[in-house]
Amino acid sequence: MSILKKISAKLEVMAPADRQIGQFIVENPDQMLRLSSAALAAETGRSQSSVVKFSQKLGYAGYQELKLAVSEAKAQEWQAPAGMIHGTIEVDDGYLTILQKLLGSKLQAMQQTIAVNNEVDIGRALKALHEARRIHLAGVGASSLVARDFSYKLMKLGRIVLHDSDSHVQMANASTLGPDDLLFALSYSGASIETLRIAELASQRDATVIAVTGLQDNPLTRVADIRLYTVGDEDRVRSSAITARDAQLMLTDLLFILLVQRQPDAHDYVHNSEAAVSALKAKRLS
Amino acid sequence: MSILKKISAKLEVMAPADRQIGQFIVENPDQMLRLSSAALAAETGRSQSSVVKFSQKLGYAGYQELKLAVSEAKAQEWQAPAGMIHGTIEVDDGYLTILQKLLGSKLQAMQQTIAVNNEVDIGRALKALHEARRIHLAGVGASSLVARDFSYKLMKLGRIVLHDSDSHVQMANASTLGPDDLLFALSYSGASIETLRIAELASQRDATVIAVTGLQDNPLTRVADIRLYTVGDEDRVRSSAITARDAQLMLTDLLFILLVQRQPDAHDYVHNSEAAVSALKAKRLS
DNA sequence: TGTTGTTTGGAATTTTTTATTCCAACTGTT
DNA sequence: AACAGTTGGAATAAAAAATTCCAAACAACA
Repeated sequence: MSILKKISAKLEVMAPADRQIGQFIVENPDQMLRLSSAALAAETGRSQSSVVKFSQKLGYAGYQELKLAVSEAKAQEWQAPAGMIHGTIEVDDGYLTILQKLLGSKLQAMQQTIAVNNEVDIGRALKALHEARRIHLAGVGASSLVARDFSYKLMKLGRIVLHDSDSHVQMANASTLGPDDLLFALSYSGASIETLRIAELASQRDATVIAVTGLQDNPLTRVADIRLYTVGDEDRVRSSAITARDAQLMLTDLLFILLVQRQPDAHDYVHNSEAAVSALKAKRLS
Repeated sequence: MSILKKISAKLEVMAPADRQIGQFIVENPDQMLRLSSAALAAETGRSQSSVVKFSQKLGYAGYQELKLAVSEAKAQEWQAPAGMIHGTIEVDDGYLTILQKLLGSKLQAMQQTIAVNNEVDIGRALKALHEARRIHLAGVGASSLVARDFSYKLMKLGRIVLHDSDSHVQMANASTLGPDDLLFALSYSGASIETLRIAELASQRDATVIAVTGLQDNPLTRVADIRLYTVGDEDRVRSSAITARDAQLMLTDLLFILLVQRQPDAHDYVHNSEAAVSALKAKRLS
């Protein structure tokens, strides 16, 4: 436990002088780090020796050591935001609590998504993406945005990629798929009827189908050749599918990075792509 | 830049004594934190005064301040855990290393984005989003996807929102903005000419302008009434702007959640919206 | 090769900060 | 009231940090 929390917890059972000093430190740890023991004493209206004794009662050799501990605790606090409060965001949560919960939920979604996909399946997906003649991305709603993001990245690698936000167009495109082609279907529920139909069509036409869905049993996985999973918040109404999207992005980003790795000339492609966009900006600005 | 890196960089152009002291600090920052100036002098075979002077040459008031800076730097470093693991992904990294680096980069981008935006500015943005008659979202390329994601969410809250991925359409729409309207402009570089022009137009027409850009000085912030910042990886070619996008999403997600909080009937809106989509699915499936 | 100005870095000193000691005041107990 | 045990500040000792001062090393130049 962080020293700041430890102090907070003990605050009530402390003697008046210690409580006052402790309270100041808990409330203004940043300031405390810049104060000498005498200055801190003045700030709290106590004596310098009391400050030193306070430090020693907490188990440190002296004030300096306490400072070091506080500094470390402040760092730590950021790192694993306060117990990484996951849990639903409530109406009366303060700003900081919301921040922590949001970050915690996102992190958890990403970590769990990593955890549920084993390296073997990722590898198979990678191989399929790498060898496909043409890659078609399917997804509606929020999943469509992830699909588009992924398509931009794949294009940067020089791959032939297709995605349209209109599911009818997606369907029309899917009808042109062949055995050497790949359908990458994204749906958190795995039950979006448009995406499902497109996947079925692609499967009939012998294209390889990769499905990225949530863990629950769903029709889309049954059509797929390769199954990848995303883990998001259950309470999708409240979180408004934020974590589901983050999980999907985590997975597609991971696939992209791994693809870059196994494609020797990837860096050139990406670089050229960025350069082209930059050139566009420069030209227009002049 | 972290003080440790700053020292490393200057190491060659330093005088012998300073170099020796600097080197020790860079190599053993942990140990240095527990050493007094005299002890550090002994450790490096130099004089105590040289240690103090070294600190001052770096711009600190004295050794104590340098210590504090080093402690902070170490904290920062540790935030992207131990070599974490942030750092560029290399060609010969293993699967696990890549996972860690990717997750680390994402986490860091989100944390830093939280850190650079103070609650006051967020509050102002929130108020503007809350009171605006109409909200227009501007952004091209990857930022357009974030804008669209945000627009979907705002729509769920019953707000009047406009976004089109075509920048010409965005411009046309912006020309209809008035004093009660809001332009929310996203651009990581802050220099995308299309987004900039749209923001200028909106500003001329007296609409409130919120700019979400990277930290570097850029033209877009100069047009904006409210400035929010995102922190992403510097090496955008390699990471392919993954973290920049994550940072933008972190910010928009946060704004969304906070909006939900201050809008009493938000939950109903969101619920109805989700229900409508579900109904659509169910009907089609039957 | 001397002269001069500058930089470097340590010894000595002063100042500040930290840690310890000691004692008075208070608290609760018998 | 007497006692033991806390509590907390004043005074002091010890340690650490910062400044001053000066000598050696170095560089530029006549």
